Amino acid sequence: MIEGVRTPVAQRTVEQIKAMISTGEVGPQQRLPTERDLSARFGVSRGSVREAIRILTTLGVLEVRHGAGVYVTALRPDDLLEAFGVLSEVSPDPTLLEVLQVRRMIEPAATAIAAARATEEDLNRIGEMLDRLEDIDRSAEPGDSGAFDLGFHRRIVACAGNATLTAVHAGLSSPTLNERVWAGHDAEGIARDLHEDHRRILEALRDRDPEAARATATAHVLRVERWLRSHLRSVGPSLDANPSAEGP
Amino acid sequence: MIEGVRTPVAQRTVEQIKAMISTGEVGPQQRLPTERDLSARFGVSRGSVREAIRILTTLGVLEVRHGAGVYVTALRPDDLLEAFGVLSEVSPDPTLLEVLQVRRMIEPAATAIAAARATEEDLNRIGEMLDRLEDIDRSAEPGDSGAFDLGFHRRIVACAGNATLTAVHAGLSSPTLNERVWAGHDAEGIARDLHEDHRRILEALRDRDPEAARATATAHVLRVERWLRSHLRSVGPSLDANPSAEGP
DNA sequence: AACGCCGAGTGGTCCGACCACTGTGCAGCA
DNA sequence: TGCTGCACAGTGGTCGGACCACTCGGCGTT
Repeated sequence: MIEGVRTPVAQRTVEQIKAMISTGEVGPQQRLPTERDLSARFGVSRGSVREAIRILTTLGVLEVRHGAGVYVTALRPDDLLEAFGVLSEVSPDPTLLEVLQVRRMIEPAATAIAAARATEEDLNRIGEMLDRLEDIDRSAEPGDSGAFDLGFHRRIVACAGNATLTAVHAGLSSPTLNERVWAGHDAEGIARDLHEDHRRILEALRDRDPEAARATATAHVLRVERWLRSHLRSVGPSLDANPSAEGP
Repeated sequence: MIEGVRTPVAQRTVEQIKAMISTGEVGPQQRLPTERDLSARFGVSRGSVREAIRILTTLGVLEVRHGAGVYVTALRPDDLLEAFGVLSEVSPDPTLLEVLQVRRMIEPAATAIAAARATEEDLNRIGEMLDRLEDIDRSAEPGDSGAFDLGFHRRIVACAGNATLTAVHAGLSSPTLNERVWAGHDAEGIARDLHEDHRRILEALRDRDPEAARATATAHVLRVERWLRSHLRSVGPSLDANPSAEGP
C-alpha cells in the first residue's frame, strides 16, 4: 500500500475551498459561507477552517472582513501577488542583487511599452511625482524620498497596461527593499545621478521613443545595481527589521 | 492612550516572529521555540500562534515538521516565492496572456545569459530533455509532454545563475498554466513549430551566442502568446474583471 | 424623513483537552 | 560488546465550546 498519506485537515480544507471557487460555487467578490457553516459542511473544527482561510488570505485569494464575513477577492494579479513582498523583507543581502538583476530585465521592457502607451495625463502625473521627489531631496530632508522614487517607477510600469507585470514589479521593488538598499547612505552624490536618470527616462517617454526609454531605464537600474554591489561588502549580511504598518 | 488602531493578535504575532528572525535570535535552518512556549512568551493563545505560523509557512519563511518542531527555512528565493503558483491556478484566462507577456521579457534575457554561462553538462542535459520531449510527442502520447517542455525552459533559466530569477520564472510557468494553455488543443501542427523553436534555442546556446539566444527565445514565447490569443476568444470570456467595484 | 440606537450574526481570541507523529534513550537480545 | 526494538516524553494537529469585538440592518425616536 503506497496509500497511507495523511493529508492535514487544514490543507484538505484549503483544497475544498479552492474547489468551491473553481467550480464557480462562489465567484470573485462574492461572500463565502460563515466559518461555522464551512466547519459543519466539511466536518472539521472551526479552528481548522480558520487556518485554511488564513492560508488563502495570505495567498490573496480570500479577504476577511471582521463582523461581515469572508469574501473571495477579485482574483486580480495584484491580489494574488501581494505576498510577494516578503522576498525583499527577509532575504539576505546577496539576494537583493539578484532582485535588481531581474528588475533590469523587466523594467526597461516595461518602460519601452509605456513610451508607446502612456497618455498625456499619465506623463503629467509622472512628471509631477518627479518634481516632488526632487523637491524633497533638495530640501535635504530624505523623508519620503524613497516613496516617491517608488511611485515614479511604479507609475511608469503601470502604463504598460499589464496588471501582472505591475504586480511582479511591485514585489521586486518594495519600500523595504529601497530602504535596505539606501540605508544609511544618503546623498554621496549619487542622488544627483539618479535624478538625471529619471529626467532622461521621462524625456524618452515624452518623445514616445521606446528604444530610448529602454536604454535609459536599463542605465538607471544598472547604476543602482553597481552601487549596491560596491556597498554590500562593507555592511555584511543582515536581516533587516520591518515594523511596517499597513496603510490602505 | 493615543493608541486607536487595533492590530489583530495573529498579525502582531507574525511581526514578532519575523522580528525574532530579523534580530538573528533564530537564524535560517534553525528551530523556533515550541508553539506553547511562543504562546506564553507573547501572551497570546496557542491558536493565534498557530495562525501566525501558518501565515509565515505560506509565505515560505517557516517550515513545520510534525512532532519535531517549527523551523526557519533557508530563506532562499525559491522558498519565498513558492506560493507564487496560485497566480496561474486561479487567475482568469486573460491574465494568462499577461503572464506570457512577462515571460517574454525575462525568458529571452535569461536565455541570453545562459548562452554565456551554461556548462557543457548543462547543455547536454538540456539536449537530452529535448530529445525525450520530442520522443514523447512523436509517439502521439501527450502524457508528460508539458512536464518536459517546462523542464527544458526551467533548466535554461536556471543556467543564468540567478535563483530569484529562476523562482520568478517558475511561478510564471507552472504546470497548471501549461495545462490551461494547451488544454484540449493537442497538435494542430503547432507542436512541430515549437520543437523547431526549441532546437534553434539550443543551437544558439551551443554557439554561445547571446543575441541569437535572445531572439530565438523571444520568437518562441511570442509564438505561444499569439496562439493563445487566437484561441482565447473561441472559449469566450470566463472570469473577466467586472465593473462592479461598488461598496455595499 | 432623517437620525440614532440596538441586537443578531459574523469573525477574533482564548482555553483545555486529546490525537498523531518524532526522536531519543533505555532495556532486552544476540 | 554491540545492535535491535520498544516505550516515553515532547512536539505539532485537531477538536469543541466559550466569550469578545465588530458590522450591519431594522426599529424606534425625533
